[in-house]
Amino acid sequence: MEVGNTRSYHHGDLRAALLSAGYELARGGGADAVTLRATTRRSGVSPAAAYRHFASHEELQLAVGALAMADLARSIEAHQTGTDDADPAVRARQRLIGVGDGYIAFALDSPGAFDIALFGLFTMEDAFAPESMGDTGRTPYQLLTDAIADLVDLGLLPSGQAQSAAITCWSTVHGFATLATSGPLRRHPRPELDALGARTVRGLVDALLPGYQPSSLG
Amino acid sequence: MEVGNTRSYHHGDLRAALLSAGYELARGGGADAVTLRATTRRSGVSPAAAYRHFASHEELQLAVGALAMADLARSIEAHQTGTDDADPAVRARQRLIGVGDGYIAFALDSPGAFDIALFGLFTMEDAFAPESMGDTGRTPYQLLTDAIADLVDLGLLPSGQAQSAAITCWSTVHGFATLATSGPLRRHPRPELDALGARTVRGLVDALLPGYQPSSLG
DNA sequence: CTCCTGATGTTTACGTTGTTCACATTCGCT
DNA sequence: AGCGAATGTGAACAACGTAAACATCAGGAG
Repeated sequence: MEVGNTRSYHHGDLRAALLSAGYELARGGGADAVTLRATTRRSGVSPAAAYRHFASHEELQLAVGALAMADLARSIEAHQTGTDDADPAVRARQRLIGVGDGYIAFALDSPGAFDIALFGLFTMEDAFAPESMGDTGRTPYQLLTDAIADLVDLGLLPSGQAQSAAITCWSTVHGFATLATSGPLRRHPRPELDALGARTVRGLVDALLPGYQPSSLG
Repeated sequence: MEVGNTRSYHHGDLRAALLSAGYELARGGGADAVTLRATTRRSGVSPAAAYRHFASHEELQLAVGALAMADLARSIEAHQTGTDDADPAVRARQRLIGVGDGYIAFALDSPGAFDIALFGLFTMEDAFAPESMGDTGRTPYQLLTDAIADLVDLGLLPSGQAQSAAITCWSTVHGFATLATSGPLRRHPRPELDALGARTVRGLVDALLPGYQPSSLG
């Protein structure tokens, strides 16, 4: 089988082509732009062909969303680099901040991809899906829980608060990304959103780790 | 003109009927259920009739969303009652907590209405729309900024932090409601979500008002 | 090498959706 | 009383998701 042969009756690797085409469409117009017909059209194939690889339109969207989720993981990883401080507590704190910064930066940079990544909102199992792992082999949710686990190991956070801390962090960052991307803040200038996001993330982390490099929350 | 006369050629008050039918549909299946055809069908009218009252399908959905937003305001107001402590600082703090509790309770009680209330996500102008006001004549956003303004007046919060504090509060509560309603937490049992939400709200408020009745954040 | 089977893509069709346009009906003002 | 504006109808169109019957091709069995 010759991969990428578009001349033959059979495509070669239509599933990958549909995912790629769907991701391009999502970047442009979010999850709603990932229409089954538009995706097959862009892949040079008839609409019904998609049903050989995806059970429904929704499954195609979810698969494209998993790709976007992997890019979200990569954005977080990129914002976690350079945390080479000597103090492990500082490093752990910076890694948690990197999760928030990377999450918000991805939403602001690629609102369409962010939209489909959180489309339909995945279940708890999807939070560990291999397709959604970044370059370090971890999903965005795992990167968050890893950072919090480090804080617990260092004694900076009571272990009993790990789960609810993860939910609070995720809620705050996700809420901000939503408001800034498709909410009332969507018309605000980008630099202002960056500053607001950075302050929100740092305020949240300060609140989680009381007495540690406190800065104002707000 | 006889209002509510469904026998005659003209409906009487079709706009209100469409909004009511649309709201019922939204309660059942969120914004996606508020189809133009389903809404007109339920109102006993042809699809094109809707275009005499709404410029497009999206405008109908936004108008229904404004109704839902007013109910959200009423939920917040209900959670703010009973804040009759003698200490004005305690009252102000409880009013802010009421915003978060009412927001989350509405999302959990009426996920469909919550979905369309935040549908398409309205602009900053919509945050002050009269159609979205509750019984006290204030929109949900105004109830939030009112509570924060009270805290500033009492000297519990620096005035320079009012705007970003509002954004942080909204982000956290909205993010939690989203995750709990249509996100990975959607299958969690209701009492657990209530407890998580209450802890998230109180942790957030504690972080905003440091040193005031602190409880654990997480 | 041939043939057959299963995988994969096409064609056609159906029902649904939002939207428009020409037309019908009715309200309210002169 | 009658006319114009407001409001509802009907038919039509394009786009959508989906299904069924059919066509084509890859790869293994004989």
